[in-house]
Amino acid sequence: MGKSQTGQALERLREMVFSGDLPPDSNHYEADLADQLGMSRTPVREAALTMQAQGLVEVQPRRGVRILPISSEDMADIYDVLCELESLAAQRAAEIGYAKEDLQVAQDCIDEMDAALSKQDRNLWAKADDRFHTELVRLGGNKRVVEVVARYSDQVRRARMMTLPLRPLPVKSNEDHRAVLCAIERGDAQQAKDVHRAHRVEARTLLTNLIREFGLRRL
Amino acid sequence: MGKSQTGQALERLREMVFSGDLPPDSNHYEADLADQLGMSRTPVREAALTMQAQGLVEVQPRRGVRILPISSEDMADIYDVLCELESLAAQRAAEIGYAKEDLQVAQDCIDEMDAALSKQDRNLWAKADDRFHTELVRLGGNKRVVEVVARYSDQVRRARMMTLPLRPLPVKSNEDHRAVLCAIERGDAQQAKDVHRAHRVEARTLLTNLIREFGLRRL
DNA sequence: CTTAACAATAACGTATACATTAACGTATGC
DNA sequence: GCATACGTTAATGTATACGTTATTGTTAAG
Repeated sequence: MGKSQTGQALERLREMVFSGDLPPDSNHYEADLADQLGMSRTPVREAALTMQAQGLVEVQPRRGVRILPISSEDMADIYDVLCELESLAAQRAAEIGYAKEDLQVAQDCIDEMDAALSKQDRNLWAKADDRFHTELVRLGGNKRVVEVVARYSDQVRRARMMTLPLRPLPVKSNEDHRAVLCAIERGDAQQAKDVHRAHRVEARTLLTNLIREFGLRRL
Repeated sequence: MGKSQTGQALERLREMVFSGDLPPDSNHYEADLADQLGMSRTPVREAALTMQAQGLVEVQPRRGVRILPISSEDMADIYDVLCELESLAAQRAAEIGYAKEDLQVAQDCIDEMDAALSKQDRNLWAKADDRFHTELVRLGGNKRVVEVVARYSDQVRRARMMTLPLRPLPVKSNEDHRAVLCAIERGDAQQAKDVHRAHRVEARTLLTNLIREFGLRRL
């Protein structure tokens, strides 16, 4: 998919949505996007329809492609889902009983997050955090859970990036990550589940409050 | 979307997938499908790409549109997700504290299921059961949960229909439904969640075993 | 008989042309 | 001045044409 025009359109449009280059709640005509991407309308349209199915945009007649904004309600809904499914993944990962070397990728992510924290580099931290959660879910072994988490992580990606400078340094977050991974390593499924759920509930509260407090619109 | 060619293609192709008219693991050229539907390749292709994003088919160069089959592992994965999210919905519905009249639709579904059972009409029961679960999830008030449940219900729809005649009459199922609705009406969130989770775990076990026992392929 | 190269085929990916249709502005009637 | 009807316009929805490319079958060499 990476080499076809449609694949490239998808990749670049997604990037433009995540970066805020195409701002939330803005509309864009297919022809304009096609010009920007240097291709015809067809691959742009196909990419837009795919992104519509992914819940990132809305394609409406004569209004172009609308970038869907994320409200605090959306954020709450999405984190509810992430909370349930990620904590299930953590539980399952512990039940599977991975060897220490199987958890190396996750461990590396945590180390990177530590390094990012000491440099106070929030962006770097966010990337490693994202990778950690993706890896954790992968370890859970349920492909649909992986799908859903990826999908909704995409939907909140832009909003997370934009609120990143407003957050306190996520020190507590890293302790949680270590605790979850430790529980998985010990095979303590209940603990892994509980700790990760609490971790996600906190993220949910933090983010929804942040949006409300700052009266953020157009996320 | 219902009036455009693309919308019709989507509607009809989905129906053809659910009914088994396009059998699981079969491949279909875009041009052939376009002929069958009496339209050009463009709307068919757009519909196929949308369905690919929904996880119903796979679009591959020179192999046409492949109808994705459901294995027992897929079934287990999907029911894990449904289990978590539907039981969350039941919990939330109970917390919201609906008045009796707000639960009328769900109650009607249960009544229909009872009627279907007494007539031993499995198909009628299945339809009402589907509506009940959809309504339950709607009552939970989380739009993303509604989305995910709808999506995965679609993915297992064909497999459920094909295994329907192999199942015992779902008498126990109806007791569960009544118990969940009763708990929601009383506002007993914990009970609603627990009962519904157990209900879904049973469905998961039943269906995955059924597939394995009968050695069903190509679902 | 097996295998590799090559040519024919056919399905797709993409561009483009055209029909459709909703939105907007203008003009006309009251 | 206001509302309505109509024509213009522009963006989409759809069809179609065509270049690209993987696959298949054939042929020839080993």
